[in-house]
Amino acid sequence: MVDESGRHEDAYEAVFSALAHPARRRVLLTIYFNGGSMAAGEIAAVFSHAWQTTTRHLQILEAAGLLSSARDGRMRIYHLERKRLDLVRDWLAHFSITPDPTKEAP
Amino acid sequence: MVDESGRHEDAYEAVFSALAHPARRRVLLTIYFNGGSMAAGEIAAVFSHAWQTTTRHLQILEAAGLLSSARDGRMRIYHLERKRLDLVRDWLAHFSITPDPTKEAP
DNA sequence: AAAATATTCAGCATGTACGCTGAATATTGA
DNA sequence: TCAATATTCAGCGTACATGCTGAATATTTT
Repeated sequence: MVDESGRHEDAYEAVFSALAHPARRRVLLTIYFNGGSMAAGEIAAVFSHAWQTTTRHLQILEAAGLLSSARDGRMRIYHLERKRLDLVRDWLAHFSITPDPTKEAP
Repeated sequence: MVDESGRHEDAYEAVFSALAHPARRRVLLTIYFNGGSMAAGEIAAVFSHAWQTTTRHLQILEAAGLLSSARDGRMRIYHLERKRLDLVRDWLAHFSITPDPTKEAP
């Protein structure tokens, strides 16, 4: 997928960038410990930010695939996409692959 | 472990922010697959950026604790701090803790 | 000491992130 | 339909990130 600027934004970049902000990490934990789903307003109530600011964080998390959402009446319910966090695990797993022994440090 | 500013919480932010940039993730992988250590110049040679730009990335990674460095003659050797990546694993582990069942989704 | 090598520092331009506020949209209930 | 509720959109200012170039520093070699 290519963003507006034409830059090739891969999934890793979207996910790691989304996780770089403390408020967004907290959003994910908040939803998780609430059972996996929460209305936007409930989430926003947790933060001292203006709710519009939290809206923006939710959009970034959804764009990264870490949340999905659905309207429910006049509320929007955000749902944690736990599987997406596996991307991070996958990246970390690279550091368990044995490096090329010909380049091993002496 | 406590970072230089004395705030433990910021370690997550430093690490996740450092990992948010593709070049910095690639630096870590490059060093890892080179045996865990590499001179700044060798690392810079991998990228099309100006080397001063890579220097900055190396500083950010070191500030996050993901790299350490030591002078060796006229070179600076950067060493991957694999243990620091455990911070990421630790954060992910939160999502394996069973949430409070009283708040379980119906 | 001078030159070559390896790396970092300083400063600049540009773009984006993140907070805010005010207005707009969508849905529900009286 | 009007008012209330829930959320999003649009625009703004500030700050920081990231690329660049040119100069500075430190070390080794000649």
